[in-house]
Amino acid sequence: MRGAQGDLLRLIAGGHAESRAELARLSGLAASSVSLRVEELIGSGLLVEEGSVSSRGGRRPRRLRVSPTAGVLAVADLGGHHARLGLLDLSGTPLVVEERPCEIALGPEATLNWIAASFDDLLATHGPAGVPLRGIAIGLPGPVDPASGRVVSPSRMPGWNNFPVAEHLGAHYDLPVLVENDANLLAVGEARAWPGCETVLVLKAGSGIGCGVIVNGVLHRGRGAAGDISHVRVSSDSSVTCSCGHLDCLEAYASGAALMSVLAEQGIAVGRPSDVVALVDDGIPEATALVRNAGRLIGEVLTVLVNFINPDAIVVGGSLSKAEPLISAIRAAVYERCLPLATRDLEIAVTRSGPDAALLGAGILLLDAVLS
Amino acid sequence: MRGAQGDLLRLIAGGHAESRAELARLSGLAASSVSLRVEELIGSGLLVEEGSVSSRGGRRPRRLRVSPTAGVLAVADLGGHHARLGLLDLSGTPLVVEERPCEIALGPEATLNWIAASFDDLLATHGPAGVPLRGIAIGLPGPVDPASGRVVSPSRMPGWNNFPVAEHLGAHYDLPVLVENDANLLAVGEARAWPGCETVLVLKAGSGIGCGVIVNGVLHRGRGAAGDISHVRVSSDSSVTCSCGHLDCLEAYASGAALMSVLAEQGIAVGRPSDVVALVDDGIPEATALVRNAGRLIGEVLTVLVNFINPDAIVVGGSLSKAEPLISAIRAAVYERCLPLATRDLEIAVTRSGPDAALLGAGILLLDAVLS
DNA sequence: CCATCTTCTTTCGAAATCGAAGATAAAGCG
DNA sequence: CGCTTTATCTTCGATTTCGAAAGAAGATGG
Repeated sequence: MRGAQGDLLRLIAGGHAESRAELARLSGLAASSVSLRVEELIGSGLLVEEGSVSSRGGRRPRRLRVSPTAGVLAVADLGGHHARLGLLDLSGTPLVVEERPCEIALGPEATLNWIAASFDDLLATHGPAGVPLRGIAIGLPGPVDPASGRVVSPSRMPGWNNFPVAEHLGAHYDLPVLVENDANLLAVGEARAWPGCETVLVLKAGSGIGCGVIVNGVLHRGRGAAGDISHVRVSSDSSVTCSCGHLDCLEAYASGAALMSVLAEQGIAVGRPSDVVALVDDGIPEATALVRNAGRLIGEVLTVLVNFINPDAIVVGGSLSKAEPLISAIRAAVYERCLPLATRDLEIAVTRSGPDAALLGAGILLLDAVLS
Repeated sequence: MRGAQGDLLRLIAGGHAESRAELARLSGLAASSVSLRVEELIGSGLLVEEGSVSSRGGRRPRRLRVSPTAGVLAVADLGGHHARLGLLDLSGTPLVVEERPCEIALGPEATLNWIAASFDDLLATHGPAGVPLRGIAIGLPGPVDPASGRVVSPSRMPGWNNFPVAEHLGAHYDLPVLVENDANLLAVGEARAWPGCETVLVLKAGSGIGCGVIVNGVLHRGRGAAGDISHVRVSSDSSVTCSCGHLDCLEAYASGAALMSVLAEQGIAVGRPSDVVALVDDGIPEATALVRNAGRLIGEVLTVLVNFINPDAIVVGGSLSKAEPLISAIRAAVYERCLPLATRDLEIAVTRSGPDAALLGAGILLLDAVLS
């Protein structure tokens, strides 16, 4: 999908525009050119006209949508012990989403082959007949080199280091394959739910701590590890050695895994980070204190970043985000310590876009790859 | 200067391109279109052809430059007790640069009127005859709201809070006026000297601590305070209250002002941050220890930012940057603590572009305003 | 219900841009 | 030195894009 046509399709698919007039405003093209290109896109079956948008005082715009028969995207978000898999249409709307158990520690080949099989399964059962698969995207809980599509020195993915994930999947499908860090996908998906916010930090507080960074509306990847805050040193009375070899990393105190291990030491057995949230909801004081302390530590780290990057919003996602004391403690730390100029219009809130945000983000990024 | 012509002129003036072929590559326009536009720009006196660039194996490109008679830019960089003032041609090349004493504490009106008078003076003595003044840019040692051109809650500029700087200067000249934080100007100027580095942190270590952030080649302003690291809390045995009211801010330990006041307590009187550097060069152990400690503290803060934003380079400028122990201590802290992925190709170095970097940065930003 | 306003969309000649092919100029090499 | 290679720059017809104006469709308001 070359040039101007691809741009227009992206604007529609991405939800930024839904009429010719909006396309003209957003793309910078003349209205007449937009009309021409849209006719062609409709002619080639990629766009459809479907009803109309409500009027803004004049003639009602005709609603444009990506054709449901134009293609599907297969997306997955891998965690340590489970995976969310989904099919999206080219507008990023989920056709089906499933969560299945999946041990990432089984290594890249087994995991990726299982994913490919699961995609085939989903396509067979839920894929609309005759609609072609157009791309694959996968989110992984570790740093990904965006250029090569390889995982680079992940701390919680044994056997994956330097494995050519994109290449391996590309052998299954002759299609665009996108491999990205899970927090980055979450950030892209979540940012869509915060219109007007150009610079956003999206925290993923699950069994690990991840963070995706949107600067001026685009995902900032850096060298593949941008947004990593899990190994920032925090001040603490005691002293813990992190899996990375350094002392007192944030992750060693405030990640879901760290909370669970402290609770286990106190004789409270929990299996997953969401169990910690349940304990907090049940008013178990040990859990609440732990979570609040985690929030404080995270908040102190965010303090530095807020002064530094001046985000418009900090969005907290991941399974721990449902624990109210976590957010309050983060808010308290940031608002107490940051510059007034930086916090004046800063929103700190939990995820708006639900459990599928990362899959939606995968769709958004993948669409760019598919339509280029 | 509208549309495509402005883009081409910017590419030449900004030093990104110096031949038609390069313009075609960078602008995305067809070579033929570039030729046409360049002819027009030469015709209107804004560009000149001047010799040729060395060959890359084929026909030698003809070097294009911005005409020296197209206009001049007046730029200034204000410190606490002095100002650097300069005139640049539209390509950003300095025609004259002077440093003059100037007390910023005299307040905005007096200071700005003095600046305007100084510009008039420079123009009269060094401005080429018949070449029009095209724009004004000023760097100030405090946060600037980019939208309004006002200073916002500056900690070291008494009387300036919320003063409409751009507006006040605009009354003197009916020209584009640009007001920006001094560290941001330094960052823009310095980034030009680091080709290939898309994301750069530029630290200004003088009597205060400032930091400009270039993300993907563009200055990141945030809400006007982006890059502020001076009020990050550092871990310390003792406890110092910063002028901002919080405890243990980086600025209270590692800024030139802080170092000077500690030295004064030890009976070593110094007047300016560069005197501290002189003491270090003379091997005075108290000064060296202080500077090394400052570097360590700064480095620990940078640690967080390096993991977070994955810069390609950290450039240290400001008068303290000439103290070798400062850089070594910063390097040690960052390389010791950051993720290998983030430090693998990270350069940490002192400024390459000399004392006029901020003025050059002012020229670069101002050019965009003038040519749009 | 009709005139008027607003907004969206299309029409059509004018202008800008492209791209392929050719002209120009220099480097590399036998 | 002359041939080949490489890169820059120009010419010119084909294509795309623009912009103003008109047409279409609904909102607004007497």
